[in-house]
Amino acid sequence: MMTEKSPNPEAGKDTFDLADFLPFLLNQAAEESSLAFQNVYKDRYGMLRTEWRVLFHLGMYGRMTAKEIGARAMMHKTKVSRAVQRLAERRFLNRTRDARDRRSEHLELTPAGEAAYRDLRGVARDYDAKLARHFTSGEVALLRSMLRQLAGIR
Amino acid sequence: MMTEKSPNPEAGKDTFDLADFLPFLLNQAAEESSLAFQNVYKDRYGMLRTEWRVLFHLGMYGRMTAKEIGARAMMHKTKVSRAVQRLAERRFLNRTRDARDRRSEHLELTPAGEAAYRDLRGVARDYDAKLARHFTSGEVALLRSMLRQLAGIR
DNA sequence: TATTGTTAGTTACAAAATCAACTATTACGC
DNA sequence: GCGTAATAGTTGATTTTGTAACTAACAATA
Repeated sequence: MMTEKSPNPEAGKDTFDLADFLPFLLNQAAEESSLAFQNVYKDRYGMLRTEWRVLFHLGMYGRMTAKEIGARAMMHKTKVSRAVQRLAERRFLNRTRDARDRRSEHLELTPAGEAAYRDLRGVARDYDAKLARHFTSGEVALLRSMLRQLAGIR
Repeated sequence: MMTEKSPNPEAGKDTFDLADFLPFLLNQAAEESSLAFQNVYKDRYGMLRTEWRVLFHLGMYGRMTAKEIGARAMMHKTKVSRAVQRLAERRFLNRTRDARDRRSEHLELTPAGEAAYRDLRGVARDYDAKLARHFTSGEVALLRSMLRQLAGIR
């Protein structure tokens, strides 16, 4: 009996392994490493992933439009629109139409939204520190820089 | 006018930035860096993410059960079940019941499945190399190792 | 060998994401 | 100004996922 399956020898001298494939690995790491954080915003505020993202963008960078959030978070406008709707229903944010261009509206957190944001930001900070603790600070800095590059952020 | 928005000063000495938050960054990097690959398996074979994952597991590691795939890819059994169904409908894999334990079934690629796998593996290899080309080989090795750790893989 | 529990995999129903079509508003070209 | 194109955001139809309940088969044990 084999102790562990290894890549199919049929591949010949080719050493490509799915477990090393960056898109696969990135997805696994992303999913696993955000599970526990996901439970916090879900259990505490009934939020979805898109919703805490919008909340964080508004809390962190201040008043902005749905379009701006979409561009920054690389979220499709439909996703942003529905997340904003749900956050507005629960009074986490206010929407005000731009006077000069009445198509777009400015989004801003309510006090309740601010409170939720501050709470979750604290959780996120601790969570991030906990993840980073597995590595040296140089490693983490390199990781962040590489991820930013991979994401095409600036 | 501001040239670029920066984290809200209200945060005080706190320098936590959403754009550095690992779960966020990992998700962005994962999504963006797999977009082009996603288009290939989608356009060429009409496959979803779960489906190419199953295909790759079978192509790379050979005949195994749905449960094994789920464990390796950290996919819920429902997801695996449906991906297997679709792959079976399109004749990319065969399912045979285990004689000793008739609950489980062994999955195996058909010749068509093997062909699709080999094609996509080639695409994946090139794709991975293209991503890695932005960094030194030492950086990439460290990245993979860190991602594996973050994903909880071994 | 009944009883109870566990496991592999499927299915049903609800929640969410995707894609395209739509409304309302502004911008452009003439 | 008038017609056309472009933009911000919403809505609806379809697809995909997630959660939980389900079936079928095996295991343990009294």
